[in-house]
Amino acid sequence: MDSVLFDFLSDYMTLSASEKAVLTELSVIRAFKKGTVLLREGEYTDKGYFVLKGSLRTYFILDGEEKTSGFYLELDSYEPEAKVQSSPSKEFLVCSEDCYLLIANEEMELRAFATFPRFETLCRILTEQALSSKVSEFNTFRTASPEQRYLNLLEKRPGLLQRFPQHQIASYLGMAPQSLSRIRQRLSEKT
Amino acid sequence: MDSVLFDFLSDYMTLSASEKAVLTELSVIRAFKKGTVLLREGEYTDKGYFVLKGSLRTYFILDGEEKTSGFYLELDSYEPEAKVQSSPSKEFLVCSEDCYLLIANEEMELRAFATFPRFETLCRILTEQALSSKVSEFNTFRTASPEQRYLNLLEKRPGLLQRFPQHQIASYLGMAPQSLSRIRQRLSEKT
DNA sequence: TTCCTTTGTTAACTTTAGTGAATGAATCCT
DNA sequence: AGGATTCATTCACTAAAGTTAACAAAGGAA
Repeated sequence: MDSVLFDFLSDYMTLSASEKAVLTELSVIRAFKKGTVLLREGEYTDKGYFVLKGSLRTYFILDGEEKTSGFYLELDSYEPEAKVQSSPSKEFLVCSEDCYLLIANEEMELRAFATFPRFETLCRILTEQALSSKVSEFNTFRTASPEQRYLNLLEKRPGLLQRFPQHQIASYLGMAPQSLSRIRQRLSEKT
Repeated sequence: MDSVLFDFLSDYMTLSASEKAVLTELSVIRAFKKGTVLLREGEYTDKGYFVLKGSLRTYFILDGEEKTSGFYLELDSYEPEAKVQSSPSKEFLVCSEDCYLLIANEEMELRAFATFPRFETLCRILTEQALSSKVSEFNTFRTASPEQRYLNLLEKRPGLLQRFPQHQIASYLGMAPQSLSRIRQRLSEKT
């Protein structure tokens, strides 16, 4: 399962055997069943996640409704706001499918950075890229109609619709499930 | 003008005199007039900006319309997607007011990191926090109505309405200027 | 000052999403 | 298998934003 991580990192840097050894020693890989709740609203955490296999979903409760805020698939990482800000979590994190996850906490990260300094540079760069992508994604979302948002999602993250129920997709797109259903009908009529 | 940066950084770490000297030596501070275009669509850049005084705005052109994608005020930093991804810029960056900006390019950053290693850790942490804030902001935006988005902006970034014309705010909120005007009227009638 | 551009408002009309309810299908849970 | 829940669709109705257009006020430039 380790090889998934190394394959991913090989796009960014070539790791020596000893560097791989550091990561293998420090990394914790665990399996979780679909439906497992990894983080609840109000809880604190110092753990970050990297998806090796399966998928995660985040959501929060607003006016009694579940609002899906994110989907995390293979090679995605999820750093809870609760970890970064040392604050109680505003959202839930759950396994949408059976998962293999790499889990790291603050202490493990610091030890990895200390014994393998290039790793901190890598994490900095990956985070910069993630921020830049998120800003770009936000810009696209802001300027699109609900219909266009659905089309963008189909284009940018195909497969999401195969792996998650439609009402969660609708929620993630900021619309009611009935609206997404209507949009899909409208699009299919246009042919 | 340097002191603005040091005051900002003092919230995160205590800098030694020699560390301050490194930053002072490497940092480039420049003044720009309101209206100056710092980056154009299609251009490449390796420069990042930190606002010491004044304000920046980013926008892109969609269907011939100017879409405002961001406002950057004092103590905000702006890393162009073009820099992070080494790709042609999708947006314009302009000075909305007379500015003092701290400018850094890749080479200066690497020299700062090399002579002042804690600085890279600081940048990593600031970027992690910025990403986490952006995700949270996006979640709020996604689940809010246009009216609520305006109220959120008033609450989270008061002052924006004083410093930027309303049609730019409307664009930033993903709505037509007429809609924002109508929303403001509706809200004032409710009193 | 005068002219022109930018900005903000208002109004009429159109389009689209939200809401609540009903229905059928699929899924899950013993 | 049976019953309950979840999920997706459809419909009628409501509310709100988009669109187009006209106009007035404010700000800049010559």
